[in-house]
Amino acid sequence: MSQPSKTNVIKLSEAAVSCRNCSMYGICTPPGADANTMALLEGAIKKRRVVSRGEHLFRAGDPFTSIYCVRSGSIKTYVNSDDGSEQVTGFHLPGELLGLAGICAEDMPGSGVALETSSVCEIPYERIDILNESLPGLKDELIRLLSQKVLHYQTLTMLLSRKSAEERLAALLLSLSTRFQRRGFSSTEFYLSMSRNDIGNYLGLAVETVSRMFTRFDADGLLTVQRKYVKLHDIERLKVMAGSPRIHLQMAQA
Amino acid sequence: MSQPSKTNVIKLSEAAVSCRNCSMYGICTPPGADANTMALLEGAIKKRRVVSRGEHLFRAGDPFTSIYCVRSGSIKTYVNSDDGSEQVTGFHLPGELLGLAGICAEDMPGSGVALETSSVCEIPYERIDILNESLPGLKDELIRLLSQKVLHYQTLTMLLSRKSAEERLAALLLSLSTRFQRRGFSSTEFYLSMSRNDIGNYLGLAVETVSRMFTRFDADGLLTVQRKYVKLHDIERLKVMAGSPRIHLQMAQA
DNA sequence: CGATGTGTTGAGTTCACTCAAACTTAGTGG
DNA sequence: CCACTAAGTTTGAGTGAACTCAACACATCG
Repeated sequence: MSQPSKTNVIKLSEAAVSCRNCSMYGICTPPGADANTMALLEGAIKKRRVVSRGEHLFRAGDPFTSIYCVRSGSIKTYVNSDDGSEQVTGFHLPGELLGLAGICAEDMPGSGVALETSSVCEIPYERIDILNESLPGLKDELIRLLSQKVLHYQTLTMLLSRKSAEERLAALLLSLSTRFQRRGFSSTEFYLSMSRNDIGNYLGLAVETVSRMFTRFDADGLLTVQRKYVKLHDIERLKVMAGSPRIHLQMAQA
Repeated sequence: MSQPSKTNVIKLSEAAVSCRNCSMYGICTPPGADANTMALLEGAIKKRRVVSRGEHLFRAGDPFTSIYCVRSGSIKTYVNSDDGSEQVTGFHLPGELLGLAGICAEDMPGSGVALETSSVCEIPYERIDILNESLPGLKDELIRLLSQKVLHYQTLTMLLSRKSAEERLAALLLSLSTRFQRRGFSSTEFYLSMSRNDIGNYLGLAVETVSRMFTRFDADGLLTVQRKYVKLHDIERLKVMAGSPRIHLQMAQA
């Protein structure tokens, strides 16, 4: 709301721009946050890290130390079952949190890998306690975000167990669209940073099925697709296909 | 650990028995909790409520006020999509929490209904804040439990998108078995309080498929089933069928 | 310019679904 | 106590959506 203060102008304004649309916004910039608070957060919470395409941010079995928030790029998280197969648990866009499932465990239960060159904030979990002193409401916000994740996965569960391939892909595209829009990107035109394989894995579909669905959507005039590039022509019809509005809403809470 | 104190002996000892194996154990009975603390919790956190079979504990759209913990019986939670169909999101046994997905919203996103006559603790969410003062660590515990839920649903996601009907049912039976055992019930012999319909809905299978799987498991000597009654004969083989041990572990965190 | 990874298309199969009917149990009231 | 009903469960038969296997197309890149 207020202008950044005298000191550290550049740094703070940078933070304001990049944090405005972040999941942690309520935490990083609580209503009435003064420059002091901002500086505290800038200095204490955040440790930026850049990971390039294919590089792991963390791996299953690593000791749990931090949670992460995407600044730019995109991160795929997955858990692997003992038989070697993996299950994609999410695609994380700028402003979204990941690594929360690790809180309850000693070690990270899943892995996070960059789908493209990405920048993330690493937030050492032990600092949450300390920061909560100076920023009461921090833990409450974390609780709220976790609750949102629970709701998100409950919705995903419905998508996977009740919906057809068509409905699942439509729902994913809408989810991405909404999330891009929220962060200030185009809601109708974007590049998919994940492969068809990842999409199929996430949605519980074979790669071939995903590909066929894209082809069909294109043929039906719903969208134009050229490999990674997607342009949505008829969001309304996509919504009808995906079914209940409630699902969009909740799937968009990533 | 210690004996209940002079005052309120009966009440406290009751609490000790029923809370020992509860999800909230770490909260209700923090290490070193004295009688004072116990009394505080007994009086402040808990409001018991009895719901009979088919009765709703809360409904989607109700204002969010409390989270709940099952004392006895079992509660089914579900979300309903706009088209009227419902998706079962969980079966909650004694000692397990429900209603956590509501924290992030104004209103309850889903409903909770008793599968049999059940007793639950209702915990007004606003009291968490107050209680956290006298019981630091309360919010941390809540965060841990929420994280566990996230992990649980990620695992359920894998079950739904990658596994066959056989694997899904095996995993559910093992989950129930583990959870019954943890609370002091038999791990090999129990009554299913939920209908085949509920099971099918939860696992993303048609009722008929669930029924056929039970019949097949019985024929294969894995278990004996007579409607609601189930006796597991070969847990080891069930585990093999359900696949990775990691899945059991995480599915058992309800 | 092959080589390799990723995506698309085609053909045939299969697992779980739907539809349909019989059966069992629990509850109701004559 | 015994129909009678309603709800839940089981079994059977046939169908279909998505899967697997296989070949081909198209980028990207050393």
